[in-house]
Amino acid sequence: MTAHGPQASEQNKRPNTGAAKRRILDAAARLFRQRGFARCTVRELADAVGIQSGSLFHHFKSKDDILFAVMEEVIVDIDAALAERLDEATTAEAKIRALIHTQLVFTHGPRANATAVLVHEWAALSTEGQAALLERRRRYFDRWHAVFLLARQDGLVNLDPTVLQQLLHGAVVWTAYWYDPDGPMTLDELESAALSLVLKSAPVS
Amino acid sequence: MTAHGPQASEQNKRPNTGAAKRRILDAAARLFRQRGFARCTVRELADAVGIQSGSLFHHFKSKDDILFAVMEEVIVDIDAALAERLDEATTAEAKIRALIHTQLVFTHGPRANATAVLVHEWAALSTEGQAALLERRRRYFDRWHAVFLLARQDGLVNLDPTVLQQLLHGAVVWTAYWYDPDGPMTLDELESAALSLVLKSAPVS
Amino acid sequence: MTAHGPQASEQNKRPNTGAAKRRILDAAARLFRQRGFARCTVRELADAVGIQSGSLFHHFKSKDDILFAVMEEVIVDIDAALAERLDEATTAEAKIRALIHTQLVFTHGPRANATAVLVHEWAALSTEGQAALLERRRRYFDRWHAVFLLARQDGLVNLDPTVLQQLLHGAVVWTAYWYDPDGPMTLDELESAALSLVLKSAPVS
Amino acid sequence: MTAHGPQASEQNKRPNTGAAKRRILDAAARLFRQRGFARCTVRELADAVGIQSGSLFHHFKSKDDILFAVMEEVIVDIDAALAERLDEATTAEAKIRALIHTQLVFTHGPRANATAVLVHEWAALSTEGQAALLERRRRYFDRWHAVFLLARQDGLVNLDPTVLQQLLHGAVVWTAYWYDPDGPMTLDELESAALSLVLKSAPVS
DNA sequence: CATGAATGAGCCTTCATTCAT
DNA sequence: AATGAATGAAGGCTCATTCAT
Repeated sequence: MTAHGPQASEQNKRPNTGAAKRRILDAAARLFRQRGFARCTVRELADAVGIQSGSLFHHFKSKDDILFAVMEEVIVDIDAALAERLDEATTAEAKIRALIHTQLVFTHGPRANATAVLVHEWAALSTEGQAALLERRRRYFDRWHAVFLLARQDGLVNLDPTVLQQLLHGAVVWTAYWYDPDGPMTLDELESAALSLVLKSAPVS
Repeated sequence: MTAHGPQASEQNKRPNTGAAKRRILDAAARLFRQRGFARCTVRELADAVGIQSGSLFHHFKSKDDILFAVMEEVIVDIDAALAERLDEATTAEAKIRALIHTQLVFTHGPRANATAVLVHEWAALSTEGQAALLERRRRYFDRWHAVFLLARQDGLVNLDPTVLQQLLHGAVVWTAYWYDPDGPMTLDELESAALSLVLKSAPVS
Repeated sequence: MTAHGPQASEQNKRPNTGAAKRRILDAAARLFRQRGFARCTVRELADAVGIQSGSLFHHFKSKDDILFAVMEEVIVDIDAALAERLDEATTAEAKIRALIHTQLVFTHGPRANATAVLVHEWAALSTEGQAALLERRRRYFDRWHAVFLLARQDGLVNLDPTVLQQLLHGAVVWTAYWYDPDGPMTLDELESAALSLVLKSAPVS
Repeated sequence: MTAHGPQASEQNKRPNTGAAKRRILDAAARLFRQRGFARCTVRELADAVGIQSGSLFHHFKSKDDILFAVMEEVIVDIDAALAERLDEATTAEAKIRALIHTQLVFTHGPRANATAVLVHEWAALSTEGQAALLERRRRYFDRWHAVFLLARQDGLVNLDPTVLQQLLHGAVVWTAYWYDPDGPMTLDELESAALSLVLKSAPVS
């Protein structure tokens, strides 16, 4: 939560310059998720931010550019968060838990909107936009893959690592559609349930 | 004209009209999946069918109506296919396998396009459209739930049935994004892998 | 005046299909001349034609395309008109008169609007549009050049043919800004005056 | 900062302000000519000057006002230049040469941009702007007319003075489109060529 | 005087939908 | 049923202009 972009370390000649961008990105993530990128108009977005539609284009080149910025920010952040979490984990099991944890936190925590947009609106991104983000995506999934290779070596799992990784990732991402963070089940419990799926024998809670 | 899909055995509402509707629905499923409902224009759809855009509206009230028809058809069919398959399964494990199998066949088989549209474009559906399909959706997931309740009774699984059902469903649905039916792994192998996820101890093939 | 486009010899399944294009081109020539291409909005143009602004785009791809069509039509027509007139002229003097006559007729006759647009709005044309018309322009001016080469050979003029041609062309084109076809001077008199400019000794009426 | 144009000898209305205005006017003349007034944005103009777009409006009331200023300056200057030149000419022929010379120098010399804007963008000027400049324009053309009346009296030319004046003016103005000051022909030679057009018998250089 | 974020009217264009043929 | 020209309501975006700093 400390660094969401390179603007933080700027000289504060214009204290609210970055603030507008921030508010636009937050509103965009929320609206693009709720209504879908194509069905959300720039006027709606501007209204949500509290500015005029034309003013959006002082901060972003185009509506497409806003989508790209939302996605890029969250893809960078989730990768960084995962890297940090993985560093702190020592065992293979702890690392798998880190994978699940990070994805769940982004899926249901304060970055839930942007994360959902990243998952859902990939096709809405321009070809160039997709190309620009693919490297980051690859890096994130490489971390998943490395963990599952390790887990296989340790005999922790007994399925093809690639397949298992994909199945788990799908199961976790899909929680966006049914899990209610305000419901009776805590995120930690959900994390443990997901973890138990992939472990050979699953004596979890 | 012989094979436009597995729907050939439909009731013959009208002798001639059906063919055009069929071709529109198939093309719509394909295009809505490829390009997204909102980004796909009725002209594109008409071109794909080989008619003029105005002619679409002799068969469907609106573009929204076409989306609804695509979704309704696949939701009815997948539920029927699941019901049939479950009837044939006797053990709890066989029934779980039936759940996975049916979802996988629709996700990667000849109905893959419509199935993907159903999953992806739910938010594009009008409120009334969503309401009209919710009952069918509920029925489909009730079948999943009943199976997992049974499996839990049988001691086949050891997680909360609701959570486990949702995790498995997510894992299977998500295969749409990474599994390649033309790749080295067969659908049956994928089915077994998914099954092994949810069984207490996993005696995989 | 016989053939303004290739639409004339079409089968008459849609008798008014070409008519709309015709009306748009005529109105566009008039408005682009009066108000300038950039200052003329598509709504103004549509109003002048008596249709909705969106309907313009059934006949032309873009506003730029309308400008191109106006220019292309007149550039083709003036070149054809000049070619025909030159064919009928036998002497060098008669040919120079044909040059002046054709340019004057297009500048002040029924094609005055399109001709003025061609002259004035060249810079408003896209780079591709300019490239597409340059060949036609070259052909037209080649005819001018050939005539002046001949006149020089005949001793009819005594200035560098290239310079003389350009000066005369400018003098004639510029009549658009001051000559009034409804004023006391006839087009024929203007033609004779322009001709007398370039002839060595000028005893013309 | 020494030479922004031949306007250095202006009355010093304000010591410091003038420089910015000068740079704006010069850049505006260049850009309005190159890109056309309507297609040139105030941001482009500001960039060319090296200031922010908002700062333009400290020096000029509006974009229209900048166009007006460019035109007014050049119309005043060309009229003054012509008046001076005519004063120095004694014969009718010398005076006609002064007309041509002055117009050519403004069309191809350091004031070429502003002169081209004056010619091209007249229609872009507001009605009030046009009205404000018409008196100056009239004065300039009155000088042309007086010269041709004199030339006719002297028997130097044998066409209607009004028509001849307009034809010559067009021929000279139009050189903007084809004459290249850096090409093989000098401005003096062009001047002589233009002069020979209007003289009864043409004793060209 | 300069800045540059913000304005807001207006631009060109798209597109689902209608309807006379 | 099919056509395709026409509709008209938005849509994304531009840009001259303003104004607090």
